[in-house]
Amino acid sequence: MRKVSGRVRRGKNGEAIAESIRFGPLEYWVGFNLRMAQEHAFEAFSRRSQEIGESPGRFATLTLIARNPGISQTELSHANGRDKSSLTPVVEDLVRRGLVERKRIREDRRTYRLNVTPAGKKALTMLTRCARRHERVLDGIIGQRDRKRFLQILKKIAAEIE
Amino acid sequence: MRKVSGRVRRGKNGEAIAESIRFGPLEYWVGFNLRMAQEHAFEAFSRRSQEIGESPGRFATLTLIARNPGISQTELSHANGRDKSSLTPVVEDLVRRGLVERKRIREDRRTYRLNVTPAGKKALTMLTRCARRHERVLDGIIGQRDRKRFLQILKKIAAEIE
DNA sequence: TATTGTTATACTCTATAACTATA
DNA sequence: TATAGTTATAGAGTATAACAATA
Repeated sequence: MRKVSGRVRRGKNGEAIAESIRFGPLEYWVGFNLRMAQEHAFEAFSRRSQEIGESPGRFATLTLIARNPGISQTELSHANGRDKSSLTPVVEDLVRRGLVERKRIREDRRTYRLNVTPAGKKALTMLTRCARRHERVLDGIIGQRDRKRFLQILKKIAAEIE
Repeated sequence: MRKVSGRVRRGKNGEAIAESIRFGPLEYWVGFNLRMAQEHAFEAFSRRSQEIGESPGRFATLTLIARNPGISQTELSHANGRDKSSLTPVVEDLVRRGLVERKRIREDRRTYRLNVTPAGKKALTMLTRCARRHERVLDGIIGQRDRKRFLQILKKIAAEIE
């Protein structure tokens, strides 16, 4: 288990934060540190995916469509915990860029079926490569020994809180 | 160590998500699960603090000012990793509501010194109570045995990534 | 009546760049 | 020239409510 320094703090652009700043109880509260960890990790993944002209949000959306061919927009919005109205511009953008296609279905003409196009698959492949590099960095920080348990706890928090 | 079910997924409003939705690689990626955990935990804390008319962001800001009396706005913005311009409306709001006071200093009349007022201390006390309740819930989910290690890893991610 | 997806609208949080007043 | 803080502005991401088409 690698030693955690806990002394040098870094802002999101990597600049050192004056050591004299006291964080008080924020220091040892899970909620605050969960937020900091997520923000920094998200920022890092954002940078990576921007290099290939995508965003973390698009990645999750594309993956969900690819893994659930024919999923409807309402199902999709539930799957990533957003309101269906928030999804409209996202799907619109993916369709406009030719990464996703929408088909009306016969049985229920209110509903669309979403599918990833070949171009979408290509974009997803590149995004997945990005994500794998990102994961390798995270794995290096977490350590092989603790990774599984860490992941379990994250899932548990999302599933059980409130 | 409590068993992690990992089967039932819940959206942010606690509704069950159709088990048939496949999450593919998102399922076992730390980045995605970190985001989900943070979103759910943040949401829960938001609800708690809204009950007393505050927000998670105000909480961090107030704590930092209280723990670093006389801190400047620029130092404060570095401490929580935001641009100083993002802080202006936040500090303005805290001052307007009488929770924080600003004083020009003699040595450098460009700079303000920020301090928490008695009313601010009262608000902070209530917010801290909120946060403690929230932490207890998180502790219950994480388990006493893993808590320390989990916290170390979160700190390590924030400090070391990119 | 209920549901799918869209629209209109607004809110929160954030950043960049240009500005002011000081240094 | 450089720094502290403000302003103007914009963008991303989100939500609520009302709506049209369909069930």
